Amino acid sequence: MSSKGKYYITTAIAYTSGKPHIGNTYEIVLADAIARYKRQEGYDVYFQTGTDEHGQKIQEKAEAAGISPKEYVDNIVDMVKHIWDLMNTSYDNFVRTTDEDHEKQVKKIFKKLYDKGDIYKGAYEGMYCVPCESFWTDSQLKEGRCPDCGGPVSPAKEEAYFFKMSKYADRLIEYINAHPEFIQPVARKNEMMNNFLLPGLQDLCVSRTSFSWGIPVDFDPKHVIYVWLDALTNYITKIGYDADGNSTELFNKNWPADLHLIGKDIIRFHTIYWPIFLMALDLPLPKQVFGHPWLLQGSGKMSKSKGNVLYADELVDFFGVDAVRYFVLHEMPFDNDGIISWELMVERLNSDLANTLGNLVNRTISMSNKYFDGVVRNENVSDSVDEDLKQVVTGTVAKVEGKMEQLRVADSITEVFNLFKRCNKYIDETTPWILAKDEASKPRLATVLYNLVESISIGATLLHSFMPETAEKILAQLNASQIAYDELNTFGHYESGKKVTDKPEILFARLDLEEVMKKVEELHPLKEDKAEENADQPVIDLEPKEEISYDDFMKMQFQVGEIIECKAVEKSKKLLCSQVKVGSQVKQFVSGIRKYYSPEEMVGKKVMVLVNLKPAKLAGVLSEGMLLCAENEKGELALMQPDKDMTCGAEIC
RNA sequence: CGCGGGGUGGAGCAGUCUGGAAGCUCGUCGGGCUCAUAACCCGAAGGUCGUAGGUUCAAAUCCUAUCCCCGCAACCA
Repeated sequence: MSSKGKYYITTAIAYTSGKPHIGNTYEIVLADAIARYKRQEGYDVYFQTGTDEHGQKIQEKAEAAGISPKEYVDNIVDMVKHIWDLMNTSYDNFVRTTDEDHEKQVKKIFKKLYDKGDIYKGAYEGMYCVPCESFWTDSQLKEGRCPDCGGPVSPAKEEAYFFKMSKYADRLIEYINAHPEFIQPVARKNEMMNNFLLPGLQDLCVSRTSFSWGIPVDFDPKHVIYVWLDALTNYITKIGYDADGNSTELFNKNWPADLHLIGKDIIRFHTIYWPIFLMALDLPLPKQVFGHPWLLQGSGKMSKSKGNVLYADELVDFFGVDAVRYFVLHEMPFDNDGIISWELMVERLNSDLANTLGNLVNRTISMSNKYFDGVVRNENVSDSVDEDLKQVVTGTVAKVEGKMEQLRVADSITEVFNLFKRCNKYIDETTPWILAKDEASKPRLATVLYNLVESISIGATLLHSFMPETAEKILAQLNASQIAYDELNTFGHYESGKKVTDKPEILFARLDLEEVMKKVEELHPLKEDKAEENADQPVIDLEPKEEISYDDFMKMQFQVGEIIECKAVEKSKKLLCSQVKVGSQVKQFVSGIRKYYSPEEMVGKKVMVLVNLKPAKLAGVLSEGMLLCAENEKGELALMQPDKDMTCGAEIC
């Protein structure tokens, strides 16, 4: 294949704090579709993905699980890889930020930037509030106390390294203005400019001393290199960048990247910090950064406590790899968030994959077998209706290419399906079953079927980037092979006289929504939507928790408390702060029930409280326990109150 | 005044930057066809583009105000 040049594409590296859900999976599939398409076009593609494995959160999770951080991330990485491979993604390199070569280069880069003066040692300095773990400037303090919790503060200082962002800001602004295609979608460009660049960039803190799971700073090992300098640099370190100038050929060939594909939430880091790091290293900037939207789960009120998050592997069990690929690619708009749900999955599967595509292939092959024993021969008996078919079919590649250039993958896939729809229409226009009744029109019938087989071959070739397995299956059934990209705009590649398969396999079986939902419910017994529908009396079944002993129970001190004062927490939308009299003491409780109770109606209530819970601050306000509530399937809350009037402070046991 | 996204026929979306006859897919209804996975093809119904003002010859699109959803934010203890 003649190369049109190199194409280096990356995804963001996935944070290894948990199993990747369908939203994370979307990104790799999207990148894969682009990578495959570029390869098909004739580019020499290098496609890199991986995992971001450092940080406090991971350290904490590992501690909680009682294993080392490395063991913890190894487990997650297995899951990530498993899903990436399950989705049939064609990445060339899977990077881990715990890889030795990466760590080595990150240290070097850090040192290099330090030597250059772009990184300097500074300190967070100010008044420190211990419970809030926050620094405050003098002007932020309220009457010399913490503005959040009102507690005492003391002078403190924490050492940290900073990167001089401001030094490069002007250059970056110029670059962005000169390269309007750099940030995609373009709407994001203004956001970056107006919110961050033009008001002036603050220096970025690039080290931490508060945790240890990270790449240590060589010359100051109590610091670990903080996230962005560690994570973003994978794009260069893992293709062979060397800070000392001995970069590999792979690096020299592929850098700068052609496309960083990332979620819209981290655009800022990729279009501001990353370019500036690169400038500091005297490296060229990536050509394009695309902040794709998110794939959200239907009806908004999902998951959290209900545990009905969608995962790719589970969806694959139901629908198959290519159906899931099709769904995430097709349903995801360009700059708005998309929605995924079981209902929508079934709908797309049935209507697009089974009806439009699968059935088209099936009926075409069936007719070939029925009328010509599977032999497809072009008898060149044309009709005027053929012209429009051919025009649509041979014109599709240009349309797809146009959309792909703009990274409009969903629109591209729609174009391919328009080709298949046109084929279905062609069958109706030519009515092969009528032609078959008259021996004299057999040559015409043969041509019609030839045109169909050829059209489907072209369509399948174009489908290959998005649904590789399905494309292969279709071509195999037609006994055709992929058509060279440059010839997709011409008609007549199928070798006349070849035979299609005599036992066409169903590509996508239709699914019954009710049956799918039934199975889903078996998997996720906590499903709420159904409960609402059927529901005279909705019930909630919880995942059984571990059995506890009576002693465990007795550790918890439940009492009746009387709310004597209550007000909203100012900085919060959902919190109420109540003063509760428990026995002779008055304690402060913060609870997230503002949506269901007004401060006024709270006062005077006698409620059930847990008083020996370790105090914590919420929205900066101290809470010394918990007001107990019941929560229904909609997440609505109701306070627990004694059935009869009880003395304030009475124990609940 | 924490940040961000969104409100377009029953559902999911496009169109908004660069005003100029409201579009796509699914669903519904009616018709056609029978090669095929009860599939395919044709047609129809259905929207005052969240609301209220404003600019304009012209507004889904620009401006102002407002309501409502959603995500995030050390906020469901």
